[in-house]
Amino acid sequence: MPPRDADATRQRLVDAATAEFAQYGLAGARVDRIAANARANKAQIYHYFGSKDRLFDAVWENLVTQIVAAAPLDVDDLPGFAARLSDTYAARPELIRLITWQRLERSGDPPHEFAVASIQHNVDAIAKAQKDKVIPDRLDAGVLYALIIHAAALWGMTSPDVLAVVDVRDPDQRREIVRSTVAALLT
Amino acid sequence: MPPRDADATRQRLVDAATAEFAQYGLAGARVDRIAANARANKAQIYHYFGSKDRLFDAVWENLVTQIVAAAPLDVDDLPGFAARLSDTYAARPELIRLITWQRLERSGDPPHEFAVASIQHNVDAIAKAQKDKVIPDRLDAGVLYALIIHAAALWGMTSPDVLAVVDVRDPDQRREIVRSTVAALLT
DNA sequence: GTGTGTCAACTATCCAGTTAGTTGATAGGC
DNA sequence: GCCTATCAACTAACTGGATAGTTGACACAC
Repeated sequence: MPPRDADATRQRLVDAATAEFAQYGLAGARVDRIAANARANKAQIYHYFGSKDRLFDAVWENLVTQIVAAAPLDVDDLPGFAARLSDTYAARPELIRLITWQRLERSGDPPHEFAVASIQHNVDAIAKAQKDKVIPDRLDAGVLYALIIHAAALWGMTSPDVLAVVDVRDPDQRREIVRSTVAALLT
Repeated sequence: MPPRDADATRQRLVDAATAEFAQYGLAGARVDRIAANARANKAQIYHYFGSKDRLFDAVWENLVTQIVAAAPLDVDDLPGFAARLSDTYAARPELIRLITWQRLERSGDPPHEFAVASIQHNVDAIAKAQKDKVIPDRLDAGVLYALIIHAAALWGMTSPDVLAVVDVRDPDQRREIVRSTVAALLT
């Protein structure tokens, strides 16, 4: 048994909660399962986080930070940016699931300040690149950004029924499709 | 009070369940609420459908049929097809929510036969149009179809945080973005 | 021994699913 | 036309198990 360490316990709880929420969502998640998988006790969850909802908040906070850090925008290579973001999603499928659960089960939440700031920053960077003629300005910068983000999430959001017919499994091929899609948007 | 009518009651239950599942998902939905909103009794749900899960099946069955019928593929105007599908989603936001819940909460389900057949049919039509040089064949037919479907769902799947920055609310503008995105894929 | 981290056991509530019984339509006998 | 048997549609009240959240006691570090 490792020695007592509040930070480590807290972290194990967040990790276990991330997995649980990604799989079952907020309503479907079970607090007992999270505690068990974190090798902790249910009372710890209430001690550290206060409620199931606030535990989800902590998971979400953690997630937003990670996603923003994972794929920094590169205005000189937007197809490459989309490809890298797509790779991140492919490597960690729980990211897209959590983003989706959050949208469905927390639709009333106010926008996440840090996320909005990061998005605004990226949109501004694209607008500037358009002004400098590095990128075509046919599309509004914000719309272009939304389309790029959306394209990067393609494989994580495509219906299994479509995948049953299309069946593109090779990660390189998937990445290439995302890249060339974004490239097509920039012509 | 309307006379007793099994079919009508069944339909009211499916309608109420559709709204409930769209809002709260499978785990979050409450059988009592569905019964109340359908002006029916909970026991009728179990009489007609057997379980909460099988009620969801009925809703899903109904939904698949509607979506397939709502926007028939037109290989001569794929941007228009995407725009029309996008309009359908805009007019009925519960469609995308249900599709999303289904993907998250029923990821283990076998592919829906009718949906797969419809997708296969559409992909075949695109492949044929490519062979006839009506559409460029740079992209595999299935991949192209997946991209078109994905583009049509853009506004229903874009994060509220992104929308807080981008803020494209006008339906005509939204439709036009979807249309031109698909057009760009076909160059 | 004092305070923080940990835990088993408890409680109150919620909720899917059941049951036993009622109501309303209808058809056949007279 | 009216009574009544039958069945399907419907309902209120109940049950048992699951589940979020609580409590009070114990253990280890200092």
